[in-house]
Amino acid sequence: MAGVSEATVSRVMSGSGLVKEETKRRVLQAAKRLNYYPNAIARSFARGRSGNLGVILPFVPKVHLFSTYYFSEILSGIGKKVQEYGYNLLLLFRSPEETMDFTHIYRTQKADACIILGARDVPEERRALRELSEQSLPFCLVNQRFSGSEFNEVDADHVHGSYEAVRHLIDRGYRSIAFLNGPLHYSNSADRLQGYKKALAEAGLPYAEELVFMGNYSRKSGYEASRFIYARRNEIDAVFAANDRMAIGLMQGLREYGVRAGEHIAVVGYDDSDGSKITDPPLTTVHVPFYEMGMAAAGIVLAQADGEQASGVKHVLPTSLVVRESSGPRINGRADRTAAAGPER
Amino acid sequence: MAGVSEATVSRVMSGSGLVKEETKRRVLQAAKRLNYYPNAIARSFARGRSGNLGVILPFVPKVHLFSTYYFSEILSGIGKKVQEYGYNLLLLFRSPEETMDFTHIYRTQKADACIILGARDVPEERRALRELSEQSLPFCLVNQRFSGSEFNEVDADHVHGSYEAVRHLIDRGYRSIAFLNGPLHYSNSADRLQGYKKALAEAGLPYAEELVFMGNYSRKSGYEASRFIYARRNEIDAVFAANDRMAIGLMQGLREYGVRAGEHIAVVGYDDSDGSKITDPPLTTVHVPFYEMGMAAAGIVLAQADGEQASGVKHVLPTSLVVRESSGPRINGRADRTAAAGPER
DNA sequence: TGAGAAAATGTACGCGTGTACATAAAGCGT
DNA sequence: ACGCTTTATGTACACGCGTACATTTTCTCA
Repeated sequence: MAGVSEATVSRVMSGSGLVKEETKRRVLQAAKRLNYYPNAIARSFARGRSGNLGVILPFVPKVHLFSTYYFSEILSGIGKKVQEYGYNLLLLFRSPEETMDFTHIYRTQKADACIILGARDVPEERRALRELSEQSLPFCLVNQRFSGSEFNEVDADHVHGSYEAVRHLIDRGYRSIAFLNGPLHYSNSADRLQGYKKALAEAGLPYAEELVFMGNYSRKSGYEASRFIYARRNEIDAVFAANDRMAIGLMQGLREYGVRAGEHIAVVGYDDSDGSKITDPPLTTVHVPFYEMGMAAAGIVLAQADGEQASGVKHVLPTSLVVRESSGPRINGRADRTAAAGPER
Repeated sequence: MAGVSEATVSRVMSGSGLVKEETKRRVLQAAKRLNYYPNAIARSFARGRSGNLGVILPFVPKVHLFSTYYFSEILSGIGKKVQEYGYNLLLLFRSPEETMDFTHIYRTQKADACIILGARDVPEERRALRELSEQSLPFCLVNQRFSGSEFNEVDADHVHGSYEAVRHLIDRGYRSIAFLNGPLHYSNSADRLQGYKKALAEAGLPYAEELVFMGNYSRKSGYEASRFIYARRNEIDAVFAANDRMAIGLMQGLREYGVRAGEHIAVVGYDDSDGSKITDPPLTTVHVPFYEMGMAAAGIVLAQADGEQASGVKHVLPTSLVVRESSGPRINGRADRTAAAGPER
């Protein structure tokens, strides 16, 4: 070496240990002249840590995953935090056939910590997660909770978000509020249902199962729901959809029947996605801090990977109602049934 | 070992070399019993390759990156291909202050190949890329070309896409077509301008610089452009926007002046993003196969990383016009100026 | 059945760090 | 100036795999 050592170089490059200021300078200078860069792989190898944060993405057939607003936002948040911590972000795609073996990722040491997106509360998934948990490998779930578990979880307050959304409709005078929900193996969906019921109960309105429709969070499923909702147009004066995409599909479907959201019927969505700002009318929705949730999850899990903290952290971030025009004007007393039915065809 | 060897295990696990079928079985069985997993880091170390494909993301201040439709789609395509090749996907975020040193990524061996998104044709970036190129490190640009370079590039035929879009407007009878473009350091923008000019020339229409407006591909910039376009409403009967986001912002802005796209003025966007399907009226736009572009780029670069192919590959994928309603009905002869002006305020 | 080729397995070492430990240098108090 | 503590540096080895080469086993064919 141009300098005078070997292990000292390591100390200089990794910033560990004590090194005299002058030696440090000499080493760095030599490194520059030799165009030397420490090899990241060898570093990982010696340290026994990859320096990667893995993000496990769900398998969603036929859908280009990142186009889903919430994944994109969460991932951006994770990316931000990962940079702060000096980790790298490894994207791990879950395949449909692949057995649900998360431990594999840690065993092979590809990632020191993981964030799991789009998890569902089904037995096999619970089992796989519990296995991870028992080996105290740092991981965190985002936007999904497993009741009774000790998993790290970052979620938003969807019960309150939904409550506010439905409450908003009630405040505007709507009395017969349908609910377009998603699959119940997402805690998300269960939470929204709970918020919906709570708002109804508080207002002394009956909960009617016929007014709860089931979609799958896709725009298409919202579009398809419009048929059933239109069929019950005499009983329904407002719809709360569990996400924006379904709300948008619903509005499009209803429009084809001549029913205009915000005018003949009130519609509220959920997520405050980009799409909600560009529909006509703009969608009243619930803002969810996905970006912040991603940051929080990454923060938790990276802190644990660095051995800074115990596990079982549960964060619930606040949501907030965003009132736009799809929820219509304030109306007095009972909603106008004639209007809700839309123009005659 | 439960079996009888050591290097043989390596041969079994890595699938290299000849191993008798029975031995293989014994080894795998022992591995299962011992709960053994080969260490990915050590493998990378020994092989001298990380097994990662790096995707370099541009720094976009104040924007949550993944929400941009085209990044998301490209990334999904890359993800697909990466799975096929058995690589991992490493996300690399470019910081604003950071010097444009791509070689660093290869030197440190974090990735065996890279895909660079959102590159711009500015001197420093060209220099950094040329440096990469000279060291024959496999990388590929997506949706951006550098004229006269030997870089791998995957792009879509934006000249033709724009040509078709403008041609469509001309075919519908519009004669005074404004163009809302983005920054010219994106080859994207230059291509669109070229296609725009070509279509005008072919129809014998004059190219007027006053009808070319400059945005930055954000919805906001489209919204802001509406002011200027409205000001020239007497000369303009149609607008071709260089992407959907600007087109959407523009439509929203015009709407506030009472000018409705597809009715008082024709609007065509570009990208065929999710948003284009949910606006009212739905946006006529140009479909770009971003997903396929991502796949193609990953294919090229991974093949090169595996030493299968020479560099300098240039792919141009086809685009296609998607006619919806924002480009209005077919009109005869000169567009109706009164209508284009919108209702009186 | 035996020689030679082909297949299967074992041996030994390197890959480039980090780090425990040993050692040398520097500082400090009397 | 001497012993002691503190700081700085050198030495040696491990980390877990891949692989070139040596060696053994199996197969082929006369």
